[in-house]
Formats: sequence, C-alpha cells, structure tokens
Amino acid sequence: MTAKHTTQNRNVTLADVARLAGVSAKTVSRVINQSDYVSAETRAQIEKAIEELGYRPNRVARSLASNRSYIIGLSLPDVTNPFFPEILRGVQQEALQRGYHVLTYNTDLDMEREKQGLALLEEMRVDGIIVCTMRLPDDQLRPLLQRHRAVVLVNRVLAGNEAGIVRIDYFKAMQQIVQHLVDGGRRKIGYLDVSRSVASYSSTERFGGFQAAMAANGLTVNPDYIRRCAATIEGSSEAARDLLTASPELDAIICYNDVIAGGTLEACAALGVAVPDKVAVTGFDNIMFSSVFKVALTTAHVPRFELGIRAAQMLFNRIDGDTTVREMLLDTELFVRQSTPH
Amino acid sequence: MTAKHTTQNRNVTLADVARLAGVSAKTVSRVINQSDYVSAETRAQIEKAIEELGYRPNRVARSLASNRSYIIGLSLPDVTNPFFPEILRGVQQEALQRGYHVLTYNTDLDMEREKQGLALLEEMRVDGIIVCTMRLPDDQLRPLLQRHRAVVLVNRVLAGNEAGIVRIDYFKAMQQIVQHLVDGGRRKIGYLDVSRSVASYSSTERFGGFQAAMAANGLTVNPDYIRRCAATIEGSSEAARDLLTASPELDAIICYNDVIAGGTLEACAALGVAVPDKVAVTGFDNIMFSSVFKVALTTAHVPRFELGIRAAQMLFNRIDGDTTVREMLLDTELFVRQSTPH
DNA sequence: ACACTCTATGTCAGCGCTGACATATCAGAA
DNA sequence: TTCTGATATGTCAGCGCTGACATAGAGTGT
Repeated sequence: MTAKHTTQNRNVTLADVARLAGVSAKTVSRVINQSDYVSAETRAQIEKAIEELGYRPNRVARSLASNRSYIIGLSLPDVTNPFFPEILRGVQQEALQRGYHVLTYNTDLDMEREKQGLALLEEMRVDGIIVCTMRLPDDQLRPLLQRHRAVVLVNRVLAGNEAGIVRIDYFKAMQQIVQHLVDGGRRKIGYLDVSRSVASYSSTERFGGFQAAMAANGLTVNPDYIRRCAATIEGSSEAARDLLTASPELDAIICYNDVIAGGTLEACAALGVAVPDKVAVTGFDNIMFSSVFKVALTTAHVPRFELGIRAAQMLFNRIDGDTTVREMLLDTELFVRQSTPH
Repeated sequence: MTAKHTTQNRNVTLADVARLAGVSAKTVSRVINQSDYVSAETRAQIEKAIEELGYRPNRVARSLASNRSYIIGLSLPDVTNPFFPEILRGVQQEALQRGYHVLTYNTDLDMEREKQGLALLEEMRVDGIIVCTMRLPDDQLRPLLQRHRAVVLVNRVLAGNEAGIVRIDYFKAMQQIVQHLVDGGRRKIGYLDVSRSVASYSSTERFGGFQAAMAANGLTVNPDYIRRCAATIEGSSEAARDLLTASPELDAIICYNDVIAGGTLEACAALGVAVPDKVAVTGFDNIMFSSVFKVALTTAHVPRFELGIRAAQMLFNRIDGDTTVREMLLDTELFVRQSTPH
C-alpha cells in the first residue's frame, strides 16, 4: 500500500526521510544524488521511506549548498516568432540528455526585459545561459554576461572569449538568394527589411549579403527599393503595398524573413500582382508555414533545431570548463518553391 | 567613477555589502526588499556599497530562507505551436506587473516530460504554476498539482478546487463554425481531427460541438468523413488528400485547428479542388498566419493573450489565498475569410 | 599478521539569506 | 515627567541541503 500524501507533504525534508529510514541525512543525500557508496539494503530502505513520505528534494536548498543547479537558462527575444521555439527544442533535447533542465525567459523584444532576464537568471544561479538577444549593445551586454558561469550567444557576435558563439551564415545565404533571383532573370530587386532600432546581427548580415551579391552581379541597390517594417503580417503587408505601388517596375522582392514575406504575398494578391510571373518573392528562415502561404515560398532554411543542439553542447563544454571552441558557423539551405522562377 | 566589477563578484554577499556600508546584514536585507524602515542616509550608504561591489542578491538563498520565490512556472505542451506563445505573453505581462517572473517549461507533448516539468517546478519551490497540459490523465495529474502552492489549469477541466480553471468555450465555437457552413449551404461536412492518444479537453470539446451542431441541423456525422492526423502541415496535408480522394462528394472540411487547415488547403490546391467553391475549409485558433494561407482561412479566433492574463490573475489570487473563483470561461469570435462561402 | 584499499556510513559546519525578537531613539500624548 | 507608538537597527537561529572530513569493517596482497 502506497502512503497517502495529500496536502501536508510540502515540508517533508531529508531529515524526515533519514529518521524514518533510520540513517543519517547524509546517506539519504547520497541516495538521491546517486553518488558515493550506499549498500543495496540501505538504499532500498531509504527509497521506501521516500516513497512513503512522498518526499521530493528541495532544489533551492540543494543549489544553495552545492552551488550547482543543473538548470540552464535560455533567453529568447520573442517566442511568438516561429523562429525561436525550434531552438528551444534543440537546447532542451540536449539538456535533458545530460540531466539538465531548461528554463526559458522571453524578453518580448524589449531591452529592459533582456537585462531583467539576464539578471534573474544570474540571481537564480543557473549553471549557464544561452542568449538569443539582439537588442542590447555590446557594452551593456558584456558586463551582464561576465557575471555568468558560462554563456553561449546565438546569432550574435561579441569580441573576446567570454561567450561561445553559434551562428548561421546569413551573409552567404542571402547571397544565394540574390543569385537565384538573378539566375532567374530578375534585375529590379527590392528589399523589405525588418525595422531595427539597433542593428542586429541577423539584419546586418542578411542585408550585407544582399548588397554584396547585388554588387557582384553588377546591379545597383536602389534606395527606393528598400523598405522597413515590423516583422508582422500587417506591418509587412502594408509596407509591401507601398513599395509595389511606388515602384511597379520591381520584378523581385527579397524579404528579411518569412513573416514579412507572408505579408508581401498578401499584398501582391491584394494588388493583383502575379507571383512569381510579375514579381518574385523570397523569404528567410523556412518557418513551418512558409510552404502553405498564398504562394509556396522560396526561402533559406535555417537549421534551428540543430542550432539549439550545438548551442547547448557548447554551453555544457563551457560549464565543464572547456572554452576551446569559441565559435561555430552553420549553413543554411535554399528551398526553392513557387514564389520564384526556376 | 563606478567600480569595475569584472570577474570575481560572483561571491559578493549580503555580508560583504553590510561590512562595507558599516551596517548589519539585516539592514541590507531591508534595503533590497524595500520592506521595513530604513533611514534615507543608511539606504544611500547601502546602495552605494551595493553598486560598488556589484552585488546581486542570491535568489536561491532568499527563496530558501523566506519560502517564497516570486517566480511562477508555466508549463506548455508545445511552444512550436503558435497557439501557446501568446498565452505566455499574457501571463508574463501580468506577472511582471506584480513583481513576479515567469519561467517556462516546454513538455514537447510528452507525458513523461509533463511529469518532469511539474516535478521540477515543485522542486524549485515556485510560488505557483499555470499548466496547459493535455496528456496527463486526471488521476496522474491531481497528485502532482496538490503538491503546489497554487495552480491554474488552462483549457482543461478537473473536478474539485485544487486548481483554478481558465478555459475557452470550444464547444460553442465549433457550433458556430458548423452553423456558418450550414448557412452557407454545405451539407456533406468532413472533420479533420488531431490524433490523440489521450482525449484532451480541446479535442473532445471541439468535436463535441461539431457533433451537437450537426445533429441540431438534422445532419448525420458520417464516420467516413472523419480523419485524424498529426497537427503538422505534412500530416494534415496527407490526411486531407486521403479524405478528399476517398470522398470527393464532400463540400466542407472542418479542421481541428489552423495548422491542420493549412495542410488541408495545400491538399486542395494540389488536387485542384477549389476553395471555397467546391469545398469550404475552416480552421480554429486564428494563428498569426491563417490570413496568409493559400486561401485566407475562416477560423475561430481564440483570445490567447487574454487567456494568459486571466490565468495569471487567477493564479495570483490563489497564491494570496483567495480561491473563490474556480473557473472562468472565455468566448471565441468567428473570423470569416475566403475559405468559406459567405 | 600487517599495511592497504575499498566499501559504507556518520558528524558537522555553513551555503546566503530572512523571520522572530530584542533594543534603542525620538516625537508627541497624557 | 512618563508613557506610547512610530522609526530605525541589530542579534541570532535556521531554511534544507551538501562538502570536507572522520570512522570503521571487510577484503587483498605479502
């Protein structure tokens, strides 16, 4: 018969278990940590007592005493953006395999919240953090990171070796997109960028790749062909409408990401602009829905799940004191669908 | 000149601050907790010391000593599903306003992980949890919840008052959808459900509403018109293809959610089935992308952000010992777009 | 028989903080 | 003047656990 542990087992402690099992607290500790030698009988005894009392170790106390939490923090800018949840899944898979748990903090694209999040994670004394944070400038980010035991940055560069870095080669990916469009005969290429208060790695790299590839093909980047908008369907739809109305001669629009491309496709549909016959549209990221947009979207697939796994691996190395690997660069893959000529 | 706190301030403690400020540790504690009386001078003194040493309170110790963490846990089944991140945002907004932080645990639709998550949150002694958990059966869920100080369940019912409940009236929403289709002249209505190992609140309510509305309109639910699939674009696309091939006479397909509707629209496009002329398609949830699907989707808008806010409010009431409100029911709104006749 | 190692368990301080309680000063009320 | 209550600060145990260290029996090799 299992004991009935209804309400009042909140305060069952190691000592209670020890008392019931007739051993010292330390021995119980050994059992729950599976460290050190414990005889089979004693272990059984203790496990019985744990079960009977409905005991659950107190991580808070454990963490305080041992200075180890076996929890890593993950700071995400915007869970609402389908880009990030996949990263979380990768991180989590790797973490669970190593006996760690992942706690996620959502900063909602707010600089203050980013700071708060890093501070909270520090105050919680997590063993390490993975940060996907674009807003905070270097000089504000660095001191916050230094206070952590181990840090990995995702898609962001930072001089020095305080943090490991895992990033995607956005520059090359965007070059590929441009090349694909040029190969398809497009010349008047617009660019729908994300609005940015602070330049982020993603936006600068992607735009940089665009510029470089245009130049390499002898094409000029017409400032009139460039617009910025919020990374939402509504925002991008409006911006695309604007752009297409102002410059009806455009034969391609490159979008910063798939969400913006979604809005752009919607604008094209509303204006009766044929995609890709009149205007080609490209996205970036390859989110789950990009294949079921109005027109199936050509986009750069970003290996987000793997990104998460790599980031976690790097973090665990750093937690274990191995900081030899500073940086890791992952490649994208161009997914050609119906929104571009091929 | 601000002090340079580079590497070794990890171990700055209350006592260090107290020493530097020439006061007792308790007084410093009073300052950082903003509780009790502290004279303006002393406070200034202490704040200076805190700044100088780069002190940051240790939540772990705080939590252990006070038995309060000012952190609430949020258990989500699948952050990858655009349904959930919005809930998180609502919860977080409410929590931050009250000086709490939110830590998210993703269970990846896995029962074991759900248990692990609830256990972790318990071991961390969070002040309360909000659970969006469908897999765990009542008898397994209940004992896990009882161990928590305060619990709110989202879109799940559970007898008793151990947990507050915030849910959406899915039943009614689905009735509205059916009625809308029937009013539009559709009679041969299929249903693409999510596969379910265990019946969840969402799937039973939605399907129940479907059945009820069909009956109310004197229509029979043809078992051949019902399919189940994974809630992914690929899975639903395949299932829809199957369904449409097997039963070409269908004039409407109701989908469990927007993701499945996305796959269905894709299948229709691939098979050359006109939407909505030949077949009407409906979704559920109104995720961000449902308006830019192949055909703009008619769907039931679920107020997810508000759901998060309400759940958090209820949780804080319960944390404060007020469990009078047991349940809260929110309504949806039908968004009619191009995928149905109107 | 002796030294040594492996196994098994216990003792105790202390991680960094706060709660309960004590103490002290000072302004205004009685 | 004495009492009262608000203000301001300190003392100290202890939250639940683990790390460092101690202890002791049993097996092993010589």
